[in-house]
Amino acid sequence: MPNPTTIATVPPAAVEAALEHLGQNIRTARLRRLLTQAQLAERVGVSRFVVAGVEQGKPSTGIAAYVGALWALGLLEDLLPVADPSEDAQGMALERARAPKRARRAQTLDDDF
Amino acid sequence: MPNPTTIATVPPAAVEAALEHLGQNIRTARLRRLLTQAQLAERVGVSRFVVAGVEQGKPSTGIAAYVGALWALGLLEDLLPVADPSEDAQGMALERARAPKRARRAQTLDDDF
DNA sequence: ATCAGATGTTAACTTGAAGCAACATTAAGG
DNA sequence: CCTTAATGTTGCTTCAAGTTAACATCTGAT
Repeated sequence: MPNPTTIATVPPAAVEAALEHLGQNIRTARLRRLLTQAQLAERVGVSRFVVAGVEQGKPSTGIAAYVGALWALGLLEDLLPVADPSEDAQGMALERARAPKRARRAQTLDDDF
Repeated sequence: MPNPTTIATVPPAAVEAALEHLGQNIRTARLRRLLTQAQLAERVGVSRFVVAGVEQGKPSTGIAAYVGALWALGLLEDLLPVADPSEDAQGMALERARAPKRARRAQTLDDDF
């Protein structure tokens, strides 16, 4: 992360809150299963410090640690509905027109700003 | 990531699949909104290469990039139910007994393996 | 078909994430 | 209470994530 002040260092408050929430949920799930951070870390394949970071919602931690924790806790399926196209009401409304592989705008119609 | 072969480099197949799925969903949401990778990257506050990595489900990319993308797409709320304690059936079953702040096992009762 | 723009790919460089170790603190069990 | 394990904290080292830039390729609109 060469450049300072990226999203990982100073994320929007909403993102920060969401990450803290997620970390807290993972912590709760771990404690319910009577696992220590070290034990969960071993299952995930990282050091216990990474698990600690996950539970604190550290933004710069790789997503694999988060998803790996969910996996080790048997909660991986919770991830499937995230950004699910069939649940994206706003997106489906926009889709009425097209489903492109690349985002390209018509040049003659960009008078909306 | 000092040590090679961590979860970020060779994640379990299930984790890898979940990340690819998530990345694809994010890509679909972006295209529906007619945003380029560069435009989304600008909103998120990262380079377009990070967004490309997110859409490919790159495990080693920081979670802030993923969550930031969801945020920029108006899909942040999708993250709230993930690992939600009230939906964690397995966890709730285990919880019948206690809700500790630390995971500590009884020493005299560890005869279960 | 053509062309412009979006995306993929590569390379070099910089910074911080993750590993490790030692210590402090906290909390659960006896 | 008192012990002991779990978690938090700090400092150091190493290596890769992210940045930038240039180029290749593909795609969609005209």
